[in-house]
Amino acid sequence: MGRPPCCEKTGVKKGPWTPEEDIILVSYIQEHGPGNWRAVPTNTGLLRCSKSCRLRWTNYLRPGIKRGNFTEHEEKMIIHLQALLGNRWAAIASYLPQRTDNDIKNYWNTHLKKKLNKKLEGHDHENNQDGKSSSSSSSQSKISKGQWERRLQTDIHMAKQALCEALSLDTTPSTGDSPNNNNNSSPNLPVQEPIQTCTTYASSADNIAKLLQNWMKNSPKSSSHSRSTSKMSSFNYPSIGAVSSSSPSEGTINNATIAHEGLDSLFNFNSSNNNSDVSQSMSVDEGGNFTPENNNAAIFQVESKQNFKAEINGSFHQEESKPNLETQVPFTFLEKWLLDDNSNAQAQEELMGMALGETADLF
DNA sequence: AAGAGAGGCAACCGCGAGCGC
DNA sequence: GGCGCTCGCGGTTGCCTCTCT
Repeated sequence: MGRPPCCEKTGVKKGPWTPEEDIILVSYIQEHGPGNWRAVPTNTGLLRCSKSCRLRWTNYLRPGIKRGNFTEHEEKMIIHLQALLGNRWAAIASYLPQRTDNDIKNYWNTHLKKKLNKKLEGHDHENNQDGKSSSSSSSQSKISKGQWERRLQTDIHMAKQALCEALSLDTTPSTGDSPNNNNNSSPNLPVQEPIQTCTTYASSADNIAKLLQNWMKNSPKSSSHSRSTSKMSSFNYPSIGAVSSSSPSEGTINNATIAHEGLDSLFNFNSSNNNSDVSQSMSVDEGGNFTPENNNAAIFQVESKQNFKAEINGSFHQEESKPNLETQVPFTFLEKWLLDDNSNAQAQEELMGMALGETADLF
C-alpha cells in the first residue's frame, strides 16, 4: 500500500538532462515563473516528472547559482551551520544563497565529513595518548546527558562564532572570498586546487549556447526582445559560463560569448536581490581562476546592475525571491542574536571553555 | 596504454509538511 | 477535522571522471 508515484513510471524520462530539455524548461519558467510544477511536463511536453523539473530548476538552472569549489569561508559556514542545524541542508543553503542544498549536501558528504573525521581522529588519537579516552564512537556512547548538553551548547556557540566571522567577512570586499586571492589568513589550510567545474556539463553548456543561439534566431519570440530581456535578464544561466572552465582560452567559451551576444542580456545575473555585494561576489574568481560566475560577471556586469535594480520588483524575482527572503530574515535575526549575545559571550565561553578549546583548532 | 578502484556529482526516491477544498 | 494534492527536503543511488597501479 505504498504511496502512488508522483508520476507515471512509464513514459517518463530519467537520467541526465539534455541541453534541449533545459532550454524548454527555462523558457517555460521564463514565461510562467517557477511553481506549479505539476503543470510543467504537460505544458512543455517534457517527458519528465514534475519533481524532476523542479529539481533541475532548483539545483541547476535557477539564477544565481554558484558552481565550482567552495571557498574557505563557505566551508567554515557549512561546518558551523551543520553543527548548529544538523543535516538541514535547505536551512544551511539559505545562508549560502548561491549554493544549492544539494551542492552543500554533496560537499559535506564528500569533503567536509572526511576532513572533520580526520581531524577528530587526530584529536582522539591525541586524547588516547593521555590514556583516558577510547575511540570516538565508544566515548560518544558514554557521554552523559550533561556532557551531551554541553556539547550541544558548544556546537551552538561555535556556530555563532562562525557566523560572527562570516558576517564580518561579508562586510569586507569579496576578494577575501577567494582562497587564492587572499594569500592567506590560514597557512594551515590546504591550498585549494585550481577550480575544476563540472566539465561534463560544460560540453552540454556549449551545446546549449549554440542551441540558444539558434533558438533565439528561429523563435518568433526572439523578436520581442524587450520582453524576453526584461524577464530573462535576471537569469544567470549557470552552465553557460561553465563552458570549458578549465581552459577559458579554448574555443568553446566563444560559443558562450557568441550566444550571449545573440541573447543580449538573456542570462544576466542575478537573483540575490537583497545582497548588496552581489556584483562583488559574483565577480570574484573562486579559486583565483576562471569561473562561470566570473565569466558571467565580466560579460554582464554593466547591464546587470541596471537590470537587477529594474527587476527587483518584477514578477520573476518575486517568484524567485523566496530563498533570498529566507536569507535576509534569518540573517538579520542572527545578526541581532549574535550582537545581543556577544555581550554574554564571555560568560558562555567560560562555561564552555573546555569544549570550545577542544574544537576551535579544528578550523 | 589499459584496467580497477575511488571519488564526485547530478538525479532519483520516499516521506512529511502545508495548503485548499 | 479529514482528505487529497503539491511541493520541499534529506537520504541514497548510479553514472561519469579521475587517479593509481
